[in-house]
Amino acid sequence: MINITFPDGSVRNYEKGITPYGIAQSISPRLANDVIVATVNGVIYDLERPIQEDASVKLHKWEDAEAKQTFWHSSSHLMAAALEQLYPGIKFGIGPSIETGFYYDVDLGDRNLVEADLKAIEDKMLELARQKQNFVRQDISKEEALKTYTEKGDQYKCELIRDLEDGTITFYTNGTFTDLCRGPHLRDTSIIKAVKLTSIAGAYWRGNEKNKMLTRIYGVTFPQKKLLDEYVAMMEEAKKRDHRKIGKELELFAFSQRVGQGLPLWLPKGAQLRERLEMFLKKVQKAHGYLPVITPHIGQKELYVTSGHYAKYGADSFQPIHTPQEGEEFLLKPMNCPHHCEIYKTKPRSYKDLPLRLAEFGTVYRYEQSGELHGLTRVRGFTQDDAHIFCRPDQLKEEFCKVIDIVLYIFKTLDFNEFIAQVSLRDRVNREKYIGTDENWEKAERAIIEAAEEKGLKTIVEYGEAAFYGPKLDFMVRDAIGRKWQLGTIQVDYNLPERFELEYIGADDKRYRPIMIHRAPFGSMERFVAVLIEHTGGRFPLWLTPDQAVVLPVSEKYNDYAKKVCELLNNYDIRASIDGRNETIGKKIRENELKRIPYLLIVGEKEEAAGLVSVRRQGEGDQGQMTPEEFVAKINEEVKNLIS
RNA sequence: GCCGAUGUAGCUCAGUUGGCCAGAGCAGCUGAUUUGUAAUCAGCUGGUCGGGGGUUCGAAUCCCUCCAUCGGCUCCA
Repeated sequence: MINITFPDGSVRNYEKGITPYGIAQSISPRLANDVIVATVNGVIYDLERPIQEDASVKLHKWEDAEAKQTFWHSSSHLMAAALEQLYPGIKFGIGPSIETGFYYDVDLGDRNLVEADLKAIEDKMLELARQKQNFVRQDISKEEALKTYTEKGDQYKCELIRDLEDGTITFYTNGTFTDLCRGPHLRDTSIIKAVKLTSIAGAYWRGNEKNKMLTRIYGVTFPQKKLLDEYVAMMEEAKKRDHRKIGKELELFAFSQRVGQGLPLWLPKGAQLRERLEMFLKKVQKAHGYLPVITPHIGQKELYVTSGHYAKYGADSFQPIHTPQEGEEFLLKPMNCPHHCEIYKTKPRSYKDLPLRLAEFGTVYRYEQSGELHGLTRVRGFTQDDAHIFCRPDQLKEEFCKVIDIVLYIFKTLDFNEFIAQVSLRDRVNREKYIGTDENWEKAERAIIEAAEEKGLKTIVEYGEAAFYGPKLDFMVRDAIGRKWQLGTIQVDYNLPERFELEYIGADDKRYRPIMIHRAPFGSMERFVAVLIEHTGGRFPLWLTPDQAVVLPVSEKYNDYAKKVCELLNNYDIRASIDGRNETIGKKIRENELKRIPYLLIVGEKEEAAGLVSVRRQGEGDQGQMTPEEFVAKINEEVKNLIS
């Protein structure tokens, strides 16, 4: 007999070799029906995998992430089984579960797969699922495994197996399909009730550009049709918040083929929004001791040779601008730091001058690959809310902590609650792409980790995500459909001070090298505004929105009164305008609601007679009447509460 | 850059297998209406069907090519 401990602390006795499914059955048939996978002593187990010793066990139902991952992983095997039947002889790469759903990379040989083919694959998957195929686990020797796939002619699986250690290799079989797989899997396919293959894409084998591009098929499955319908509806709702769509509707920004791809044009409303964001940050930065600077959009090639950027990115950048004067080469600036280093060097610096914090909304140009461009989140010309802090080693951690404070304050004010703080470190193995000494890297990495800890930030650590000159703390936020984008970033840099030979004179009259912190709380104005649009659905906070209120006369007869009201509001710095068009009040309300203007002020005969306005809150309807002065007080109060 | 898809009026979209002068709604303009909390009515204007080339008696529709956009991959100073 063995003891099984449950999450609530209770213990039950079972025969040695009991399976998680057996345990679930012993509790209730209903549970046995719902359970998908189990955690046994911290390891995820198939339901039919025997337990040989005392263990703590947690049974996972659909609601648990572990269950979903297993469900989707099994679904990718189910899809592979369907593909093998529909397209005999195809070869398989990898087919994992992902955050939502799964994919499988396949080599179709000469065949071509188009979206119209997906329906047939879905149908085949459902057909196979209904056959209630069991997932059977089988331990297999490396030799045997290689033999199987060599006979099958699947070089991808052979390559995977070669990297595995003998004795750890398992196959899983469902129906006629067998796959190299660590598991775990579902008991059988019958609980996969709803299938949606979402897209086809190319993906390089093992993520390497130099390898062959395989066909990746993405899908998602559910244990109930209802859940799939909900998922589809949710995605459709999310797409309505796409910043590219709202940006067009609200006339915030546009692109022009003639100007060039990835080069956004900020329209008047968008420019107002952006300026207000900049003013907000400038105020915060001023309070934190930042000094504004302004630098040109181009710099001599020599500047970037000194910084090391030319060697690293020169070939993949916008190419140098040549002048009539022979031999002169200028680059569009891809970052502001070299310019700021030169500002540092304009005079000798004392240890008493540090930290020196130079801030600039600096517009930079980067030649991003055409396929990577995406609305405002990935562009070729953008403005960083950049600053560089030059400090002494003993000031590093404190300065880093202060920057974290700024980022958190901004996120809090704009209601970005669900961000991910990521510590981006060097790749653990591959280190030739980084510049700088090991010692400095270690110091910098330690400083970041300590500062994040000190600020109580919950961080995740990613290796290989550091910049080539130093480690970073990145703040990521998701867009409407769940893609992660890096917004704020704080980076420690020992390298540029070295390259630019930056110095300060210490108390002992000796020369020392300052440390540099790069930081951008928004990341870039473009990306930040994009994510802000998706988070708010275009309903910007009252203090930030380009138009706070619009006065709607019931008919043209009341345009004069509307004008009086509007002027009064403007005198109190309320951003209001009049919609005095000869349209019905119903239409004007509808259109201004769609423009997401927070307050609609309706004025007609009654309001004019009593000197009032009827207040309608966007999305919430009629709020009753008040005097214009009372409305001003209401707005001011609301704004005060939002940016306190 | 790579794989796949898409591109018709300012916007959202029709346009079957190639066949009169390419359509609708919204927007815009003109006029009527002077309106009470999410679309008043009528008339008019507007398109090199992404660009270029080809096949054909005939191309928005078929082929080639370039451009842009979308979903991924890779990349992201």
